[in-house]
Amino acid sequence: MPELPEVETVKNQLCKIVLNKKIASVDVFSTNLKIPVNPDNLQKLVEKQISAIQRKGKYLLFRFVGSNLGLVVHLAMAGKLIFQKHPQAVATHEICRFAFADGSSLSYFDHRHFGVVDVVDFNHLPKYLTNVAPDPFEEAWNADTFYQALQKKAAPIKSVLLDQHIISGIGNIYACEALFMSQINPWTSAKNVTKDQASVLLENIKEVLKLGISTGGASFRDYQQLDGGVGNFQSFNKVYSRAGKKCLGLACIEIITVQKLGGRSTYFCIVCQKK
DNA sequence: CGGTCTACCTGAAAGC
DNA sequence: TGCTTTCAGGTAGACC
Repeated sequence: MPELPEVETVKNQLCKIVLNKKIASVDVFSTNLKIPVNPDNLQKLVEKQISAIQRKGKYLLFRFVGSNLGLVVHLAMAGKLIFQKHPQAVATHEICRFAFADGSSLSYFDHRHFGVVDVVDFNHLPKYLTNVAPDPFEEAWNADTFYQALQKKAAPIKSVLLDQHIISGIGNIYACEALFMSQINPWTSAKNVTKDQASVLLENIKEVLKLGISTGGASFRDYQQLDGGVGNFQSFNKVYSRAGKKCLGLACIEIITVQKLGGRSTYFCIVCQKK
């Protein structure tokens, strides 16, 4: 599920609700995630107080008072963080639970087991984190740097937007949407994207990500917010998940098409996105 | 090395 | 209705 807007929404909610809370205990119910959950490492967070919650691309990073240890969470396709003021019994697909000193709790759920819950040392961050490129809102990106980065890649522009080692935070939904807004064909080789197109594309990426954040994220499927509520971006999408429906381009009468690109469903308009 | 494809896993929805 | 197939907001690693 979650791309930058969904992770940012969860991060903002975490900052409001769990910042400054002290972890009283950690329970691990399943170790079976992409990076196997290490219960012993998670125990090291007991008695630690949350001092900050940050986002790096699609990763969440929890920091603790007076500690070099951090907690990393990646929601992947189906992960959810759920806060409970009055914790209920352990539920299906609950991977682990952090109980706070005030009696509340934060649980990680993941029925597909694709996500990450990992303890890291900020002095020696793992490669999977240091390899995450700047997201579209970071200073590293402007019309020039974005164009230069695209010039180096022969792969389809959509594949480049999804590559977290090049630019982070964009996933399948927002890639489709930003390319539609920019009238760029998803199969266009990144190096053939013109300077003007690159400039427009970067601005549209930021615009659609901001819309995602302001609507609380996209709940097409599994995504839920911290309290179990859903986002509303799926009321604003122009192409994603709209195969067979009328193109929303100005004066366009075409039907939205879906095709596989790099194994991912790619929604676009063959008329509005010719090149 | 760069581009492309596959596996990882479960469940909802679509197809028959 | 019920069984089978397809597909899903991601990403590392294998394979040319």
